[in-house]
Amino acid sequence: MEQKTQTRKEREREFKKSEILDAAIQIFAKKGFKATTLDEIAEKSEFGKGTIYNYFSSKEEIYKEIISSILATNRKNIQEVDQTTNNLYDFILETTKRQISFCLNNKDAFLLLIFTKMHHAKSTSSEVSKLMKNHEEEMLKHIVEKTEIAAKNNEIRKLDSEKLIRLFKSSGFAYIYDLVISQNLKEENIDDEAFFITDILFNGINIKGKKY
Amino acid sequence: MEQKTQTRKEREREFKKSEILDAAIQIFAKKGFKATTLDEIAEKSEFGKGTIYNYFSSKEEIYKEIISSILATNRKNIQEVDQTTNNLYDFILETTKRQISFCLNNKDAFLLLIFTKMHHAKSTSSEVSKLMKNHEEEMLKHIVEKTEIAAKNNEIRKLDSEKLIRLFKSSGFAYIYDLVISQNLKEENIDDEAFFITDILFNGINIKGKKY
Amino acid sequence: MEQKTQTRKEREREFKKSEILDAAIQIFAKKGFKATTLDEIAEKSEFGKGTIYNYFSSKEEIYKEIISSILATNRKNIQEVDQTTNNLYDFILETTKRQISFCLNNKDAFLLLIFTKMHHAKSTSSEVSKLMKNHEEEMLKHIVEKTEIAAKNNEIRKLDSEKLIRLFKSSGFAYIYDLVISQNLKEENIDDEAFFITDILFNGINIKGKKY
Amino acid sequence: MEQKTQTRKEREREFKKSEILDAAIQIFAKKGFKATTLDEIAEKSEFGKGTIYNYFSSKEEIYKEIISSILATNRKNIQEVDQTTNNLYDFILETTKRQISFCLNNKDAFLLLIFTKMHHAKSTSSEVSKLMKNHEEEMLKHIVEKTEIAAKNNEIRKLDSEKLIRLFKSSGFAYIYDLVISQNLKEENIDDEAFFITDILFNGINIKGKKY
DNA sequence: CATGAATGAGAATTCATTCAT
DNA sequence: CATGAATGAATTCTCATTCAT
Repeated sequence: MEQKTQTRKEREREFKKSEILDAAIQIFAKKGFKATTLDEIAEKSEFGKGTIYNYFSSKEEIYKEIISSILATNRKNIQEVDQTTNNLYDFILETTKRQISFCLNNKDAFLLLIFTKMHHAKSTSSEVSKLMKNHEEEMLKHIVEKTEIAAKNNEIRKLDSEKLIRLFKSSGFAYIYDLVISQNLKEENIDDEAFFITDILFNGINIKGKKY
Repeated sequence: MEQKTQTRKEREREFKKSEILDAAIQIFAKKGFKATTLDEIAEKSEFGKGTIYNYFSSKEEIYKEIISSILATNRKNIQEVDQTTNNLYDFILETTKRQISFCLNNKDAFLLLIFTKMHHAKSTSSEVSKLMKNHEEEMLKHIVEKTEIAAKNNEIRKLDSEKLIRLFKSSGFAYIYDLVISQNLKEENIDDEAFFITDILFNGINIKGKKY
Repeated sequence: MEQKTQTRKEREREFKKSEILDAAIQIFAKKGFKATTLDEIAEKSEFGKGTIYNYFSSKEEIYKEIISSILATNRKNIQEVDQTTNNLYDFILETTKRQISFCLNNKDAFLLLIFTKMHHAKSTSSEVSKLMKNHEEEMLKHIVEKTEIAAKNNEIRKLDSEKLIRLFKSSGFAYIYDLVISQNLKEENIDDEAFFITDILFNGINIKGKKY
Repeated sequence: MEQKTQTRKEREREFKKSEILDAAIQIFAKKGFKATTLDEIAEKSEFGKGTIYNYFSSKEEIYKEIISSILATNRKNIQEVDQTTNNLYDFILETTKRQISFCLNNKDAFLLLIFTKMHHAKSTSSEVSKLMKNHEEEMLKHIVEKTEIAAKNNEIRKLDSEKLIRLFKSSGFAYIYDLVISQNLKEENIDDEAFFITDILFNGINIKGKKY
């Protein structure tokens, strides 16, 4: 995205911006937008309060940039997985791996994203809400396509599509959330956990043959 | 809990408290704790701002009572289901029904609970955090027992118990959340939705026989 | 203007508002809008800083109400003089008396009005600017009529009307301003000073008969 | 004033200072001292913000130098007119011409001077206030002499000297102000306008012979 | 009890000034 | 000298809480 020919000044500026964003994301993730103060961001980022306003025009904008960047990463992840998998199972498995990996390395970003998703689920007023909404819709369209194909290919049961989509949107999410905040996840377990989730989603927890 | 021999005064007092809590829950659910003002609660509950302090010693306390009451309802639900079911499938199905039903009729309480769960997941400082933590632990212990028995009875596959518990804690939750905020849920669909979730949890989404 | 049947509460509220406005006007007049702080207004009015926001939504609004009220008084004065005089000389004399009297008793209001007139002369953006602009136009129309009649009645020389109007708008103003800030004006001299200004305006300073 | 043997360095420095002052005067005139920011001055003068501090020690000092220079021009004007006129009428007429001409070519300087005159009329604390005060007193003394001579020579009516002086100080001023901000003044009308003002001051607006 | 006016601690934001490059 | 990033004191405005009526 960035032009390769950045001056040293520009690179430094970008670096400092990211330092501020890194500090902010931690506090936002812990306390939420409203309860986070600029004093805290300033202190954590080790800049003066005023300095922050040389990089961002408002607290809201810091928030927006964070969310925006997380969503971009998310989108990029999905696209890459798209190009390297060709059935639903693999897509889910791979996406889940990446999701977990992202969470492991960007715990706060992930938590913040969830909070934001919830708080802005219905609202359409703020900038951030719009960002979330657009992203949500885009992802939705993509999932719809994916599952329709999978159903057509007899990969999965024919299930109410609305329900199914809701399932995809939510499954994994909450599990991963729990995984992340439990603090027990390690890099070497990512594949394992991703497999578990995908397995349950596809095969359920019951003993095969048993019929309810 | 309440003494049976309440005076009229006491009953009136309880009633007014609940009016305030009802108002507060709606706003907390929409805006979160910090962004909710006492002016808003006062206006919505149609009491004067000062009056609220005759019933609650602080904004935090209103919040605490709300959460506390939601958790109590939750606990009671689980206990009742416990006494009327005798396998895991039925337990999950019934619990899910109640969960959905509760959400349908107490949308704000449910949303608020989720927010709170997340925000206070790690913190141990505030009163509310302690409430959440205790409740979480209690539920956990219960699920552990349930699943161990189910596994012993060959009702479900032998799965890593830690993972399984995490699964129980999270599954349904996110799905129901999505269901609730999508606004499409109706009383007559509760059984249907509960069955769907339980079915997927036990049987997965794939076509039977297909093996990954 | 006010309804006669104000409750005690309403009267008290109005009284307190006026206390704040009185304090504000003094500081605005001395320092201008931007350089006046709410802390100063709070201290001078002997209210807490927060209290002021129970009466006015912003510093700007305090300013607006002050200007608005001054302009209203001004307008009322003109109307009353209109109805009690029937030639230009008397109108000017009487208006000047009232103007001086107003200034004597509302020194700060007068100074503030002048500052505002100047600062907002061209701008059309702010609320206050609009107030000033409208008032200015209204007064202008009135003066145009007055002088046209006076010229038609041979009361004054035929002079370029645009120039004449500019003269009326400005004459007296600066003189009175100087009078006011010199602090020498006393109630008993009002008539004297008003006569002096009007006399010069009509007869000039030169010795009669002398011709330039 | 300046030493004739300036080095190139010194001349350049003076030039850059004047560039900054030119930029500053425009913004001060439009917004006032407090509302003008150094960022704006820096941008308009096309210098870095830090650079300005190589030429002036503070925002206040920029302001002071501007006012000081305007007052000096004013003083010089008066002195020149003094030496080329020998009665009050000519003095007023000529001074007015110069005043208008100055305003036409230095609109912002003129407006700023008026604002400053008013804001600092009573205050004695700031440096700028002292400058204004001294200049005011000097001008006053001069006018007193002029009018006393004119009265002695039967050039003008015997009028209360204090009143008369106040009249001189203010007359024209407000009129010219109005002229300037109305934007209608053109170079070729200067003489015309100056004559009008002087004529009214000496002869008044009424029809000769008419006696009030 | 019910009320809402009063309050000040605290939060976001601005901006003159400093200083390292 | 020229520059603009860094800074924190100052400012506007918010809101939980108190308290007199």
